[in-house]
Amino acid sequence: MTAQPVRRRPGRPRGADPAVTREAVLDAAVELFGSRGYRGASLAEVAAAAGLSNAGLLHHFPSKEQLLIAVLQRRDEVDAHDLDLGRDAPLTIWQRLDVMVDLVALNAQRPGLVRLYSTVAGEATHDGHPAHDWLTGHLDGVVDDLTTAFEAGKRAGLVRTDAPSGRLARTVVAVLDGLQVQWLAAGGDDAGGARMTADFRGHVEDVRARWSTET
Amino acid sequence: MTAQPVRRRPGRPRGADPAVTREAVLDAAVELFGSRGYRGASLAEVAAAAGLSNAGLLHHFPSKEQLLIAVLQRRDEVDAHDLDLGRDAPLTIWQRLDVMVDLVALNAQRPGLVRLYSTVAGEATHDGHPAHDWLTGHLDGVVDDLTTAFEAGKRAGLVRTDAPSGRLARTVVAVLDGLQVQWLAAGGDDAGGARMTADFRGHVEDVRARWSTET
DNA sequence: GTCTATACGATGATAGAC
DNA sequence: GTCTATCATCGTATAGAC
Repeated sequence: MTAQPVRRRPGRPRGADPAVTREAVLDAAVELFGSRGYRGASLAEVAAAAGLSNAGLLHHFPSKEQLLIAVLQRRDEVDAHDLDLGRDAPLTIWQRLDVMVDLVALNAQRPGLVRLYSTVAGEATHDGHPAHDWLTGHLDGVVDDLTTAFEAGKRAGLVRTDAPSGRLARTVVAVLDGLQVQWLAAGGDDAGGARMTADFRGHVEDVRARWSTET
Repeated sequence: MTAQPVRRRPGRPRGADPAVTREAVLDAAVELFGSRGYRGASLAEVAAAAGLSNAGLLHHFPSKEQLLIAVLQRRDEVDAHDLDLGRDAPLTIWQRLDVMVDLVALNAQRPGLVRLYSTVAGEATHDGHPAHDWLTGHLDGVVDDLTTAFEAGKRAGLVRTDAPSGRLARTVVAVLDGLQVQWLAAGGDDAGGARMTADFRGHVEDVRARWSTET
């Protein structure tokens, strides 16, 4: 290759606002890690999609691994926001499950974020994966919250006392994750998203029909 | 996992049985694709684990992609064998679900095969992945079979006529896949395997309790 | 049937100019 | 803060000897 004199525009081509650039990188990373997985998407692709160079990206995130962590943390924030966690009055178990149904409906409109989760979850089941700790923490957190809510439901007289709280919690999470994989494999389109939402709602209704103390 | 490291000297080795070598490669590939995913495991690692060189492996499988296909087909064969498919008398839906419970119990003792499935499933949700067609075919096949079995159960008077066959089939598959991911993320050990099996059995019992015509 | 040697591209990350 | 240029490494796959 011929050595050309360095031709370069002085100053800062972009907005140069760190926060803005960071967000652009995170958006691109969600999209690409989502569609190709962490291993399948290259740093260069993410950088190009975010509108900067390979080295430019690494100025904001010291390594690809750190970028993945940031992306996953951001996903948690999005979920937490959508789930309206942190409200003062704790929801009953049935309200909480209804909120999860709403979350599924929301996810059906953003396959990128769902792909990110499902793809990374598949990779991260292995112990050495950079997102392994995040995955276990995420799963344990959701399952524990639901289990606690089922138990609280028993004390509140909403749930049959013989309900297997842990098993029901783990199964609800499994249904959610499993249906997402089926939806994505089938193309992740709107029609499939509607069916996924209906299926999840159906499962929640079945759980309620069997384990609620209500009629 | 190689039972014995084949002592290999340069030059023409003693009579090598193609079928035996092929099996060794497939065993190694299941283990490595399972623990690191298709993208995460290199051809060289598989070759080394199988006791031959990079080029030696490619003599049996023309490309890494072809190797993945062969591995997945073999997984299907193992499953088909374990499920005793192809028997003359078709099983009722409840028998079929009981067989699936047995399959989960079996899977709990071979985390390698389960990792292979879960990891590849995560990757292969994307359209361009070499195993994408296999994944959709696999999911559609299992779901269709179960849906058909539920419908047959209705005609046989075993299942309530208002049961949502498709939704129940998709949910059962989702529970299976989702619980496997949770199990693997938690380490894939025996204790977790037992819980996974019990959870899946519990779900099957719930389905039966709600949608069976029996008591 | 398996080997050694190697081609050749892509990858994640660094150095230093501006 | 972003770039260009470069690096060392590792990826799959091929060629040809034995």
